[in-house]
Amino acid sequence: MLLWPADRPLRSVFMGTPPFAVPSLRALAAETTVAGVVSQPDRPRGRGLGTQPSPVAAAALALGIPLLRPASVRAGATLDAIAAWKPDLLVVAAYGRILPPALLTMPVLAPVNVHASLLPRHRGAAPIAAAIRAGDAETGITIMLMSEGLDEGDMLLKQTRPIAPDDTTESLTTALADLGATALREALARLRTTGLDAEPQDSSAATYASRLSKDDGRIDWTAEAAAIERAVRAFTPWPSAFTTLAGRTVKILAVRIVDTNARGAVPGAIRVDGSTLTVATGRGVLEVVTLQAEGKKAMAAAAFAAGARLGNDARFE
RNA sequence: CGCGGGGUGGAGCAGUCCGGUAGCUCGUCGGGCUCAUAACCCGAAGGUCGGAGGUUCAAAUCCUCCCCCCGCAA
Repeated sequence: MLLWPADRPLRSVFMGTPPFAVPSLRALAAETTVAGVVSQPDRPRGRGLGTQPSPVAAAALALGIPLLRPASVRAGATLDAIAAWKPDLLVVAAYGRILPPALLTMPVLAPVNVHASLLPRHRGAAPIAAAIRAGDAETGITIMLMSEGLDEGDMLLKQTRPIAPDDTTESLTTALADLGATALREALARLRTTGLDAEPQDSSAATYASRLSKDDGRIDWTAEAAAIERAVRAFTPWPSAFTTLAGRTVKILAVRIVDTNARGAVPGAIRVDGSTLTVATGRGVLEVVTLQAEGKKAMAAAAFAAGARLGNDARFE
């Protein structure tokens, strides 16, 4: 049972990096005294060169909270600096690094994680995309205690969110970022009233969602249409599902299943019929709704077909 | 100064290297065919070729500068 006296101030330290973590930081700042924020170092991004602060770093600066952007969270100097904030509670949301034991034992009360899946399902770095790709009917947020194992700690609170047929990692990430903040507030409130029970995870039911890479986005046209359709949504907006046409990269941004069983056609074979562009898969047929060619903006597949001068034997590789 | 592609009627493209009639697919409008149609046939409208200079008898096309969009990489 985790409990903190209602009349005793709660000092927290927050660690996070991407947009997903920002609402949680705000929630934490509203419920506790955030002594400091730790985020990943500014990285070069965008065309040209410019480095930019992470969304969490930017939010911390805007809130006027002390900010640390260490290259390593294992370095002694980093640990000392965080320890100097004397945290009662450590809250982590998509920080992006495995945290050392010395950090997990630092807070007086506990190290807590805001994880974007219903644990023990989809432990790891890309739980939202994994849930879509797996075709799960629902996902959610788990507020959990951090242990040395990857997302293996005891669970404190869960909130669910159904996955809609048209949900993408983008739309779900936005929704779960808010749900994460809501769940965190709920957990903090209970922490100071009824207390929170820690429920162990059933590790036999665990699945792992490894970090996505650029290459994961390449479409395997020999797969089933339904699986490809889920992958397209899972990889939106990053890394984007893509394929090649005559050697050139084409991002496939949105597809629709028009047949779940058809076989026989060469996987990847393109057919333009009126204003629809369909592609054969290992099993079933997909209509491409939106795509994007190199150096071009995203466009409707019909527009692409009108100007692409596709031959009868055109096919995505 | 990280690498690269692109801005041409409403949409998507060709034409630019080798200056000299604005092209293609789709859409729109009118007409025809048809039980009907996103199909097919005939016809029409619609463009300062991103912007500003320059070279030239002549610039979408060559030169200079600027604006905007996007891919890679993170």
